[in-house]
Amino acid sequence: MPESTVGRPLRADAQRNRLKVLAAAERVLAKDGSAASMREIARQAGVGLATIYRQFPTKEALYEAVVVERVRRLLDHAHAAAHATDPGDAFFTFFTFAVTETTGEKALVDSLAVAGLDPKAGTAPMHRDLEKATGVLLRRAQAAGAVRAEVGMAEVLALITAMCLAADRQHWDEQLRTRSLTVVFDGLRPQLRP
Amino acid sequence: MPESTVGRPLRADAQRNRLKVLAAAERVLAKDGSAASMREIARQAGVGLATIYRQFPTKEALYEAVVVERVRRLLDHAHAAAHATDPGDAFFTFFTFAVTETTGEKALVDSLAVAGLDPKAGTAPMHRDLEKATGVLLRRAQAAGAVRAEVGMAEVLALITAMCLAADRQHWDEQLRTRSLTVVFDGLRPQLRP
DNA sequence: CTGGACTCGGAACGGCAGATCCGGTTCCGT
DNA sequence: ACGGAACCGGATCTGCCGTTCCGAGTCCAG
Repeated sequence: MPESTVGRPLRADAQRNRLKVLAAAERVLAKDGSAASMREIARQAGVGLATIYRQFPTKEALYEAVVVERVRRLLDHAHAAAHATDPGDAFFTFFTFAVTETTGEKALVDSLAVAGLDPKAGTAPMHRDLEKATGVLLRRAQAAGAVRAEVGMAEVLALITAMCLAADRQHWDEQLRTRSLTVVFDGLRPQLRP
Repeated sequence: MPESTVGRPLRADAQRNRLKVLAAAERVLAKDGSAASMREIARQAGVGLATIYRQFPTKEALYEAVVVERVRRLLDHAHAAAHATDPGDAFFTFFTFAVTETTGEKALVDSLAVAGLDPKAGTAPMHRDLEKATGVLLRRAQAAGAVRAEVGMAEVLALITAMCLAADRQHWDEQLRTRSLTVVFDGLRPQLRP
């Protein structure tokens, strides 16, 4: 007889519905960003409104839960890349991956864009982890001579965010993405010297 | 006795209020983007709601009027730059100018980002002019050897938009803007050859 | 199987935003 | 100066959204 609700396992149907809600929320938030409505999420999940609110106290909490999970997946790739063979490849591949994977996910891109701006956001720790992982990739690439020594973390994060924002907002196709990233990557690489 | 309202000059007070509304709308739209409310605009203009709706049939119409005027000012600078001395300078200066001038103007940046995506937007012709002007600057810079010949209009516009979006959303300071643009510009310039 | 705690779906509530309406006011040709 | 057309402000209508509430339904320990 638990005197507190913390840690108690969810009832089977509640657990099922929680997953349906998260899946629907990811779809809807991807399309509409934070303008998504709880009713639409409930409808797509085939669930009542109260069912959502039982698991997530507010719209923002649900929003955060979805984004944190999504950022975690990005983090996995960053960590995996850190073990890759060529440091230069690892860096540029992750940069490209970040842009490709976030395109079409409005809520995620927005979250990346405001990361570091809003200290009270629940996604802040997750974003700091992502920045740390990016930092590791950057320093390795610089040590290997694949990226200029004088570029800093701040510019790299700014450029990643910029590409993610534009790719999502303008629905870049693969060719435009490749060509735009090529320009940025050439700017990051050491210039050829006579 | 005018049988149509078209072309008739506005009454003096109406004209005054129109300017007050446009000025207030520019301020409010800059801060809140399309989420800005008509009430807030009316309040800041010191005017009633009906006064706005008499001149602009919908919120979108007001939004468009403000953005078109704002884009026109960008266009002026593009045309002025076209007459500048060094084609390379003209191009990179205008690129920088576009980013600097749009930062902090959410509605304007949003409009640039969706330009070319929404054919029914009233801002489309204005945006096409802006693209044409950018094209002139780009081709001159390429002819002068200041920008690689193989980069196309599409990437350049995509990169401008990307920088504008990120600079606005993340409140880039001057240093971050300079450093990020330096990377992009280096990517656009011909590589030094042995 | 069965009782009761837990969960469900959707109606209901309060608030906010775009757009409209209307009685009172201001401008301007005569 | 004056009269009516044009304009003004803000109350009002309509519709959407986040959140809460409640009667009905579902699960599971004993």
